[in-house]
This record gives sequence, structure tokens and C-alpha cells, in this order.
Amino acid sequence: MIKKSKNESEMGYSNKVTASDVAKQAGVSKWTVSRAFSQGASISTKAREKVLKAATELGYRPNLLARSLTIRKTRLIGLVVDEMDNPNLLQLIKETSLKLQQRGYLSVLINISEHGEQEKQISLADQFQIDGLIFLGTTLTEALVDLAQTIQHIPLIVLCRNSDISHIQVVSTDGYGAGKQIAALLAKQGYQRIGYMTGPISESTRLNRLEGFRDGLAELDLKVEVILEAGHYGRTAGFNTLNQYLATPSDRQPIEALFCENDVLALGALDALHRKSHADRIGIVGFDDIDEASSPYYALTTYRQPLKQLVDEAIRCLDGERETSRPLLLPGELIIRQSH
Amino acid sequence: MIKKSKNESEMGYSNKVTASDVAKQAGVSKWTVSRAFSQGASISTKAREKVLKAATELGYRPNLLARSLTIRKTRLIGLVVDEMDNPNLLQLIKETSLKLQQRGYLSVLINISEHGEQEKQISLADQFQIDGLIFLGTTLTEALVDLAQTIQHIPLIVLCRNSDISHIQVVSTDGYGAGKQIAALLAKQGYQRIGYMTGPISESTRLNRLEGFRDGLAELDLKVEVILEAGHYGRTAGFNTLNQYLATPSDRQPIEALFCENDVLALGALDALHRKSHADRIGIVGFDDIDEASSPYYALTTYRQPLKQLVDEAIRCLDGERETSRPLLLPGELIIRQSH
DNA sequence: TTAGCAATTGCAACCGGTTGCAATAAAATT
DNA sequence: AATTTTATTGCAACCGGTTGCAATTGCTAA
Repeated sequence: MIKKSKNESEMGYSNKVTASDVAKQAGVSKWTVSRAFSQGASISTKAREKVLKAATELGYRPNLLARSLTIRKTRLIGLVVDEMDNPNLLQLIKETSLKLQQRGYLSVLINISEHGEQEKQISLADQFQIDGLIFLGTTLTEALVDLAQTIQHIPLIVLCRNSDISHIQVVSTDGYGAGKQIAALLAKQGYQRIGYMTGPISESTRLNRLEGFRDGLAELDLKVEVILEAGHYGRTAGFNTLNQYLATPSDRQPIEALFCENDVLALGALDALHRKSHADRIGIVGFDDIDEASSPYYALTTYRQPLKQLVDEAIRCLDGERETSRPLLLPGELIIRQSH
Repeated sequence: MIKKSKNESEMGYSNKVTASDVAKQAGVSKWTVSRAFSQGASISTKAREKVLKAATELGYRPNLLARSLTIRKTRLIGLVVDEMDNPNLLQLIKETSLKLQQRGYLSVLINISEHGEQEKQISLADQFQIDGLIFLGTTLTEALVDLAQTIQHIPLIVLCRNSDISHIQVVSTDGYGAGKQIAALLAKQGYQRIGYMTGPISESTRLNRLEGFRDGLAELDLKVEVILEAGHYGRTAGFNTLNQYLATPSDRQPIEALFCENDVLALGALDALHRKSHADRIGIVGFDDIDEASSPYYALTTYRQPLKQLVDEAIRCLDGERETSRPLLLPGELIIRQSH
């Protein structure tokens, strides 16, 4: 319950209370007011108390815009997102925004799912003097990379994606290792003909899951028989892609197992197998461990990313607590269920 | 592909290019530069061209922070979210941020899922001089309502929730009407014993689905036999809640149909029915029409909210294109599948 | 050619804070 | 008690823009 002071309600909270007003009320100069509100400034306890009292009386709240202008720091962080049909992204946004808040940052959401407006939006946020930019699992297009080149004055971080753009810090799950683990799992299960379903393919960002998967299979004298390319990361896309593959007549046996680049695709793939006879079943493995994966209808075997740790590390990079150098790749956890 | 001018790369894009610099380069005063960048300002075409040329040469980009400070408008809109486990929320965020961007706004994400920090976060955004606040399906606690009272100087909008706080504009789906439709649907199906599963109950926000459902059933001489209360909107919560109900011995017959307050709860409920014999089946209806609802495993009958329209209206309120008055309730669409 | 008027442009002041420096007050030293 | 040292506080200038007003310029009409 927030108590409203008398003055506050009297003045209708017109939000016009400025530091000078407080100064007048407290009988000090506006500079002293400023000091009263900044940590560890040179000010006597007495003065600070006087100011704080006057401030609450008047309902004064410092204007962070003005503050940011002078100290040249906004504590605004841009969160760039694109594929907004993935529950995992929501988790990522949730964790990131929460951690940012805890560190006193404010998140500016930059939605680049609308094609063509991408550079404009990021550029706009930049003009607003954001202090950092985090790409949340974003597929970087060439245009975005170019744009990133022009924004070198703030930390740029790619989360949950690999990339080799020089000045962008990468914080991601070790997709290569995960791919290998999943290869081993499927091989142990006795599958011979194994496929991979990928989302959209980007030049400048990679997930490395396929590479690890391929190498892992190779070590066991197996190979990736087919790569199915879903146009985007969506359940329906996964559904259609697998359906189409199954419907296409071929002289070869169809695959027996399929590793999907993420859970959403995997669920779509499982949807495509709905009501198939047991003989026609295909072992499916996903990636992310979204909530639905644990449903008894899906029971999806998948690989869980260490989301909280990833976010932690990303923010550490923002704060400069980690020298931006090579990509930071953390291991996740294989979640075994029944779908594989 | 963004072309970098020579100067830009020469100076390492140090972001220090100010209006005065451009003025010097263009041989005009900094005020003229300002005018060159503002629509419909009194400036000659010749001067504007000179300035624009100099600006691109130097890589000048206006500092929106400074601009906002003087014009006393930031075009920053706070998006308040809490339950971040709901795919529907992601859609809502997606639509809202996109539309805001199209109107030249920037979205500040305010995550209040962390308890206790709620007021602080909103207050912080307010200090940053945001121009409006949209609650995205947020459950308003008493503390939040109190806080909202102190922020009367900017438009406050509750999206996808009903509320009777005086100065908050409501834009939502007509939950009452939807509830009635669903009541009719279930009655037509021949169900006699019908229940309702609710999420957390809030004093100051309502969805009105239950009220409509109850009245709809009453008109057909039926009633809501039981209200199951899930602690929060989560698949697992829905799962546990229904499971618990089914496991509790009772002298009465169990319900035959259940209307869940949203799809996530409904999917959880369906999970609880996994592998039940046909006789023990319960007809389930959800709300939202999230992507997973269309899965063949779930085939959830549900009610789709007119998301885009809702967002449109909300932003119209922001822009003052609609006199903030009574709640704005739009009808959605019943999506019939097999789960009911 | 020149008065008369509109379109431009420059200037000062301001938005609401912060910061280095100098002046003053308080505390410590001898 | 006088002097040095240290802690506070006030002041001017600044962050990077915008805006009302006055001065200047350009253009039209007489």
C-alpha cells in the first residue's frame, strides 16, 4: 500500500516537481539535491535528510532522462528478437529481462520479425542511447551484421546462437557437444537411418548442432541420411516438412530417427506421426526442453539449455565483468523421455 | 547493405557527432540543424540539403534522449507482463511490440513476475518518463492498483483483462459472451455435470468468462458443478489440479465437461486425461487458441481472441484517438475441434 | 528601384539533471 | 588560540537537443 502525502494529492501529482523545487523547500541548492540522490556523494547526513524529507513531501522523483543525458549512460538494454513463435524464446525473454532488472537495467524490446524494418528499429534504439544490445537467439541477416558494425560503441551480445562476427560476444549452449550426445543416444537405440531437421539457414549465425551430430554419428560409422529444411521455426513448419518427406516416394528406406533443431519443430514432427502405425514410427529428439515437451502425449526426448547460466554470463559480459573474447559455450543437459 | 561513409570509418564512429558539429560542417547554426531534422519546420530546401549532406558525411544521428528531454515526450511505452509461461502472452507481446514500432514507439519490457519488485520496476520506468503503460493480461494486485493511482499523467491500459479501476482503460475480449457461447456448446453436446477451471483469482481484474459461462448454463437449466482453482496459469498447474480433483473420492459423479480459463490450463487438463479409458473422458474447452491447441494430439476446442484488433484498439487509446471511457470489449471466435 | 511582407535563420533560454572547481564551514593539529 | 586539513556546499558550465522571438534575407508588388 503506497501512502500518498498530502502535498502530492494537493498538486494532483503533476509530475513537474523538479530538483530545484525540492531545493527551495529544503533550503539548499539544487546541486545538493542532486547529491542527496546519488550514492556516495559528498554530502552531510543532515543535508541529505532535509532533502529527502522535502522530496517525499513534494513527491519528487528524479528524471532519469535528464540524468542519463549527463552521465551518458541510460542503463537501457536492447533485446532483439525475431522468431516469436517459440515458447523457448519467451523463457529467454523472461529470464533476461528479470536479470537485467535485478541489475538495474531496463529492457527495450526490439522486434525484428517484421522484415525490412530491422535496421531501422535497431538504429532507433541506438539513437536512444541504449547501453547494450542482446540478440536473443536471433538469426543474423547480412544487413543486421552490417548494422552491427556501425554500433561498436556498446557491447553486442548474441545469446543462444553462435556467430563469428568479430566484435560480437557469443554466449551459447555447446551445440556441438549436444549434437554428439544425441548422435550417441540414437545410435545406442539401434537406429540406422537417421535424419536432421533444420530451421532457416543463416550465414552468420550457427547452432553447431548439426556439425556435432554429424561428427558424432561418423564416429559410430553412421551418417546423416537426410537434412530436412523447415522454412522457419514453427510447429506447423515441422509438421509440413516431415509430412512432405514421408509422402515423397523414394527408392530408399525412410529414416528411422530424426533430430530436430528445436522442440517446436520436433513437436510438429510428432504431430505428423500422429496415428501412424507402430511400424512407421520415427524416433524424434528435440532441443530446448520447452514446457510442452514434457506432456505425456509428446514425452519428447530433448536437450535442455542452461538458460539461467547463459543469461547470467551474457549480463556479465554487458557489465564488462568478462573480457569479451572467444565464444562462451556452456553444456546443457540431455532430457530422456520416450519419443526417441 | 549499409554503406559506410569515409569519415565515419575514419573517426571510428565514436558517436560523438553532435548537432553543432554538423552545423559547423554545413556552415549553418546548430538550430538550423535541429530544424533540418524535424518535420515541417521552417527551413529552406537548400539549407536542409546542406545539413543532411553534412550529417551523412559525419555519420550524425540525433540523440533521442536529449530530444525527448526537451519535447517532453519519449515515445517509450511500458509493457507490463507477469505470467510468462503462456504462449499466448508471447503472441500478445509480439503483436503489441510490432504495432508500437510501426507507430514509432519503443517498448520497454517490465517483468513483474518477480514478486515484491513490482512497484519498483514500474516506478523506475515511470521515472524514465515513459509515455504510456500497457498491462498485457496482467493480474493486478492491490499494490499495483495503488501504484497506478500515482501515475495518472500518462495513459494506462489493461489489455486482455477487465478491470474497474477508474482511470485505466480496458481493452479486452468479451469474456462474458464467450463464456455463454461455450456454455451453449457444452450443453448442446449433452453434458450434464460441467465444471470450470480458473487461474489465480484477482480482486481488481476479471476475465468475466466464468460469469458468462454460469449465466449461459443457467439459461439452459444447468449450473457450474465445481470450480477448480489452479494456483497459476501453467500446464502443470492444470494437470495437477484436474488430477487432484479426479483422485478425490466424492459421493457425487465426477464432471463430464470442463471449461478451462485458458489453453495452457486446458492442455494440462488434457494431459491429466492421457490414457484414460473412453468412459472416463471429460470434454475440455480452452481459451486463447494457442498454437499447440491445433495439435492432433490435443485438438483442443477453444475460443480465439481477436489479438490484432485488441492491440490496434489499445494503441489507439494510447494515441488518444479514442476517448477513454467504458471498457472496450471485442468478440472473438469459437474454434471447434475434438476435445469437447 | 524600393517599400512591404513572408520566409529563414541566429540567438538566448530552457529541458532537468551532473560535475569540476572554488569558497566556506567544520574539525583536527600544534 | 592560530593554523592546517578536511568535509560541505554553491556556482558555472555542460549534456544535446528544442523553441519563442527578433533580426535578416529574399521575393513580390507598387
